[in-house]
Amino acid sequence: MSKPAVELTESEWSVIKAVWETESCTAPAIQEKLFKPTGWHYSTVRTLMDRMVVKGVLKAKKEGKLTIYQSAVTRAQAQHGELFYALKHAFNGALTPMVQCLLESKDLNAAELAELESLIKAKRKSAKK
Amino acid sequence: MSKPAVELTESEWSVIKAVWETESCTAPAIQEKLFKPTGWHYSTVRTLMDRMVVKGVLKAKKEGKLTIYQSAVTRAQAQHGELFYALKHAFNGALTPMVQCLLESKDLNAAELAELESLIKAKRKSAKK
DNA sequence: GCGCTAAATCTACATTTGTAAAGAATCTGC
DNA sequence: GCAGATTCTTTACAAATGTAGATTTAGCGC
Repeated sequence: MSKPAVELTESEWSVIKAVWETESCTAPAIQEKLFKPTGWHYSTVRTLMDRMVVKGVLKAKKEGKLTIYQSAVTRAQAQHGELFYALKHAFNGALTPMVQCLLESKDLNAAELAELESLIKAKRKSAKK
Repeated sequence: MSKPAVELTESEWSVIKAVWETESCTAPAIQEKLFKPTGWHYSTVRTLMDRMVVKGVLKAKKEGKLTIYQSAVTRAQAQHGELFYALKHAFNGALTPMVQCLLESKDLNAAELAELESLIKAKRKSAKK
């Protein structure tokens, strides 16, 4: 049952993020949104989106002449896919080294560290039984 | 100065992990190592490795008729590349949501949670000037 | 020196990804 | 009903990736 892990390319990430923000949108709308950061033309965006429909990460329905797109995966699903891809390939599934890598590379301030700690505390509480 | 982030494909991950484990090795050695899990033939592995040399993630030197390969990036560098790719694309660089995703998806037991906590504690200590 | 074998080189080809132009269809306001 | 604007459709093409067969070469043991 576990839906087949979501895997997105860099370009697809750009597109799906724009879709999530607009949700139920047309390709021209997404193109316009992405033009500033990417410079992509309509056909580029459209091609990406249609391929994403085939992959099952977007849904499309026809409404008259317009094609309306929606995301078919949630942000959480996509995030999970990306993160667990890294966890699996780079860290062989081991959490501790991954967190270590995070702590070493990002220069976190006390407040951020405290926040992480409290996330874990909360989790312990809820896990407890 | 920041060396251009290391980015590896899934196949390349397989190869470089094998190289790290053998370090200073020939393509046939890597092929043999990978044959069990992947079924890849010599030319496949060889092609991958040569492309990785071009990309700068492996180094090759000729020794008589043999080509000896070595990694050109450390495991830590590659891990960092993969993890920060995910952090950047899936989480827009925000650490907290990433850690939340981790905590929610992996079913961690108390010991594991405690370990994460102590990692953070250690970090706080060392960060504290 | 010759054949065997391990390794290397060269070439190839399908698929996926990134990017888009050109042309066709449709709506919209006059 | 037509011009212009908008959107869609079709087609294309280069680079990257995944995979490997065929051929050549070099070294090793006799």
